[in-house]
Amino acid sequence: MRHLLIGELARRTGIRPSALRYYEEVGILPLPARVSGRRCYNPDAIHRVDVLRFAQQAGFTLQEIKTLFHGFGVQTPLSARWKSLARGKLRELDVLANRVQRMRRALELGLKCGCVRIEDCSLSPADIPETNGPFPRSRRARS
Amino acid sequence: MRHLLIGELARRTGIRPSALRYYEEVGILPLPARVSGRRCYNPDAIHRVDVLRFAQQAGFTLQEIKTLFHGFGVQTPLSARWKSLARGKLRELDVLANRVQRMRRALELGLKCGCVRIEDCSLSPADIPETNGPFPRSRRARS
DNA sequence: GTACATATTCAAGTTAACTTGAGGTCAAGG
DNA sequence: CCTTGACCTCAAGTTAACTTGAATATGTAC
Repeated sequence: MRHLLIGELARRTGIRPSALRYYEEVGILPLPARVSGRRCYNPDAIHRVDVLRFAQQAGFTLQEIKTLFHGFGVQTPLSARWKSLARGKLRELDVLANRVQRMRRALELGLKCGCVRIEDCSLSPADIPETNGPFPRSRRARS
Repeated sequence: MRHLLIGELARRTGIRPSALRYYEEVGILPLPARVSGRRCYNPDAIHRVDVLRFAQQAGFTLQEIKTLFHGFGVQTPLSARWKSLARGKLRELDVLANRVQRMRRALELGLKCGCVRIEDCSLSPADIPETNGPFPRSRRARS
């Protein structure tokens, strides 16, 4: 199997053609060869898309992934770029995990304590985490 | 300090007036008293907004928060409806916590990968976590 | 009384990450 | 030759959670 058409790449990666075209449009995937107008992908493309999705699932935005793929200047190895971004993401994940725990406690408390109005809610301002910057958005899993 | 104008509430909570009006518009915050057209908030409003933001930081959508808040206000203390919702949210939080753990593992795995070019990346598709529903969305931190 | 900050409403714009739809091309199969 | 299916482009739509802007009103300070 020498080349893949977009449909084949979509099947192999689980990513819809429209999304693949979109990744190309925003400059994350390189322009593939064309044969009579159709995109003709090298098999490497599968791996590239896999890595892209991996990063996305780990909470990176497409902009971050773009930076990861070809930002930071040419000579910096991918691993260095990845590490810098990944460490930041790990910190963000810790913040999120913390929020989740706090919310759990609050909900459990709410189930127990029986406050009837929100004003009586036992959450104290001290329980409320600071706004610690953005968290990645992602679409629903494909239908 | 008896009442707060919207700007004061904004200052106290860190939430911009436009967002506060929005919350009111979608029915999360109750309509405050008006004095010559201006919103005149009870100091309780600060706590209400704090709780709202707390829930939001933990990954609740505004729609869910609306339901939760109205659950708090229902005549019957801790209505069955509220309990059911809260338990559902607890389960969702568990799922989210789980996902965060998987993302952590994925990131740590990625940190170990020493690839220089994407083509050399040793990440395999098996390392890629499954898509298990949406990731919590939140707006960028206010400018 | 005039300037100024702050308030009001309403409509339209923003962002991310795509999807959907209209309208058209192209090679292969019957 | 005609249909079918996969492909193409480009524009517009989707969703959540707001923001921004325009036009207008109001209370306070000087």
